[in-house]
Amino acid sequence: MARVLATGSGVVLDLIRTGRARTRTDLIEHLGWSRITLARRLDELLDASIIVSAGQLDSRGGRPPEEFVVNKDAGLLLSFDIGRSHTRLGLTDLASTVLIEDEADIGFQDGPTEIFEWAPQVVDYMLAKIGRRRADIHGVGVGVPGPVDALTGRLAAPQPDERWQGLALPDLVKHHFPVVCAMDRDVNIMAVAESRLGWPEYHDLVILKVGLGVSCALVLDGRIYRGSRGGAGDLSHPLRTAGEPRTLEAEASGAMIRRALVAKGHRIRTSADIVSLAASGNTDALHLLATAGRTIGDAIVGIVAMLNPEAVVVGGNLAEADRPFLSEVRAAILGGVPDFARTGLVVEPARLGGKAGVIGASLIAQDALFEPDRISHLTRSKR
Amino acid sequence: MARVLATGSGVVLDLIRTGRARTRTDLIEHLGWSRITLARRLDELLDASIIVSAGQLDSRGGRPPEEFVVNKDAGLLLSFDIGRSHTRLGLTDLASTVLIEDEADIGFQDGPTEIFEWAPQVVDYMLAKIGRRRADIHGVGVGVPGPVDALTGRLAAPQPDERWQGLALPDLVKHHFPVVCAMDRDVNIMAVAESRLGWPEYHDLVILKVGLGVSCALVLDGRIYRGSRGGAGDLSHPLRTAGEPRTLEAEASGAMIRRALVAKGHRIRTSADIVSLAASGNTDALHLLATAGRTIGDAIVGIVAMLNPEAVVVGGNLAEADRPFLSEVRAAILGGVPDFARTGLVVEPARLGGKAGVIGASLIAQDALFEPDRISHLTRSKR
DNA sequence: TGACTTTTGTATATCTATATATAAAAGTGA
DNA sequence: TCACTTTTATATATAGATATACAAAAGTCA
Repeated sequence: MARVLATGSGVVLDLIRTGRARTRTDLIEHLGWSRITLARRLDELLDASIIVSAGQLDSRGGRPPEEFVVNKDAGLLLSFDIGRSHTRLGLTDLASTVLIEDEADIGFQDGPTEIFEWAPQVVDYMLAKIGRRRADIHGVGVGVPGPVDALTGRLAAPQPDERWQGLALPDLVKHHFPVVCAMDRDVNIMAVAESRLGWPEYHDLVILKVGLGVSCALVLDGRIYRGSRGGAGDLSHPLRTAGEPRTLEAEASGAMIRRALVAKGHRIRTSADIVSLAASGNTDALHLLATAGRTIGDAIVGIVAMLNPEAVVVGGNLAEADRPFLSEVRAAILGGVPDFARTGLVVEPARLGGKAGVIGASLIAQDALFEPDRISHLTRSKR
Repeated sequence: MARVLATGSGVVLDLIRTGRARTRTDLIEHLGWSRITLARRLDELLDASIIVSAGQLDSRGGRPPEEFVVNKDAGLLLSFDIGRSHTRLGLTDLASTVLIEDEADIGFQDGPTEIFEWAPQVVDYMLAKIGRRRADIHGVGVGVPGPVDALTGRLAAPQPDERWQGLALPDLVKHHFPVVCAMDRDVNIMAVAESRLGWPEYHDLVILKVGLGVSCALVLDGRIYRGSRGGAGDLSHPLRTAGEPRTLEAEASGAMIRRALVAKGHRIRTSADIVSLAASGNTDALHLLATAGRTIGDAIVGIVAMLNPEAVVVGGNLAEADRPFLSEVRAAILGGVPDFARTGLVVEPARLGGKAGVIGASLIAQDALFEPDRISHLTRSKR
């Protein structure tokens, strides 16, 4: 019985905040409503201070159009980008611009209890630094390093760590921050940020995240594809190599490179250390990065050929090593894909760099907060 | 300016013909409209004879609900399932039930001119046999063995045969049958039929079509995924085998089996001949089918692991050979996919068998004919 | 400056969808 | 048979969206 509000203010806000339409004329064009109806919905959003005018755009021969944007300063969004051993926290405005960030070597491997004892303190510290309070936080977005059941918000099985098994993380978050909370796999969150802000002109992307682990997300027809049980993008099937089958993680991840470098006496803790070592010209690191790049590229050639995306976007710390890592990934993919799929295909580093996780988490929090039906009902009841 | 008719009769018809809702109560539930509005739209469709009552369903404790269906006898749809060397034609009613079919060993390799000199004669013959006329044909659906640019309706490059290069096939069809015409790649059309009629309970499918050639389609989130330039499902990238790289077509298609059997002195023309020979117990055929099955299964393990579908559906003539062909495909996939993707996954033969092409072509013709906006405007202008 | 364009606002009449109430139709089950 | 349910129809009043017309604002361009 969910009444569909065909002309609710929520869809107007959705067009404005995603940038698909920001002037009256564009909004009318997109929505097919009458000018009067749109004006009413805009008034509702303006009255509720959800949007504000951003001034006038350049004239196109007549009166210049007025641009509307979300009232980004009306509140904050809180981002968690939880990695295996490293976590980033961020506070953004309602347009997902990062205001302040913090990070620490704590992560999934330390368990939920530890993380959620540590995180609220950091949040309070960050809030103090920008002169805001907890009550200013309107939504939370969380990225976790593993599949998530989108329906229930629980972590999908199997978790390598039983402390996380079947955990309803949003409930845990709400205990500390009682606002709307959205959650997804870390690489999916990176994909949201990259596809919406980094590559808005593209609709079909293969996203790779290569740090200590290797993971993958798919943006198909402009939307994150998750598969039947949230398992899409899984890279854990055995590689087709000579000798006994091994997974990509074992064969070509940052973790594997770290092991090899540590064995040679280098001091490596994070994937960023690997990139630094390579940048200093260390031949061991350079060689290992090149080999890993080629292995990863080879491993996803089949997917790229099959899905015919417009771009393969490589993020994560290792992607910072353009050469030799990324260049080898690129060479392997472009060299292995048939002509048809290669035409127009680019293999590029993530455009948002290391901030993609925090920004993506903020974006899904934004989506949850500004969900069209919620907004429509909100502005209706205010009248 | 495309005015969106939020409460047009087109969306009502769409729910009815796709079977998502066929009673007043169900339609109201799906649409969120008031009872009165829905009644008006139903009256419009009934007045225009686009739908008819199908009588009453069983009571659920009160007055039994009335069921509505498309007036399937109001016209015909014409289906082309053009293969490389073999083509099927079919006439269906407006609900895509096949009324009559015909086929011949003529196909893509013979060129467009030849096909469209031959086809109209067969159509007239079929029409005569069921006592209908050309004017009864309301829409045409065409399947072709190669990528199609969905926007322009042209065959996507590169075509192996220059007679088809960049050809606007719908224009050619309209010259003979001046009605709405829809067109897609053959395996996509099979996928439409299988996913909508064969596997309506599933949303994510990998569809394989194995005859003389091997091709693949993807149904993701319930929709055909085509890739950035219609190239999704391409299987032409080199296999990762020992020795020099070869494509799946060269390694494990019906064409390859035919070559091998012909070399051994068997008389094989079509992929159906291969299956017959195997059914008669011929060990050469059985062995070749088993090997091909395993090779194909191995080749798509990566895709299946990556996309996490609910089913892999295998169609085309070779799929008729459950054993040893299909069983080997199944064994290779289920054996190669990691635990997470294997859970709940089935590898099954196409449920519509050889009719999938003709039915699928009819379905996309139906989609074009009953496109919501067209219908809405149609019933409006009639008042 | 003055003619023109595009954008925006406002008021009125009209159209459309909905809510509400009442009732009838057509079944089930005691 | 009778009370009950679900489904369907109809009428009236109300709410909401649109069309239309007119006007003003704010720019461009000759």
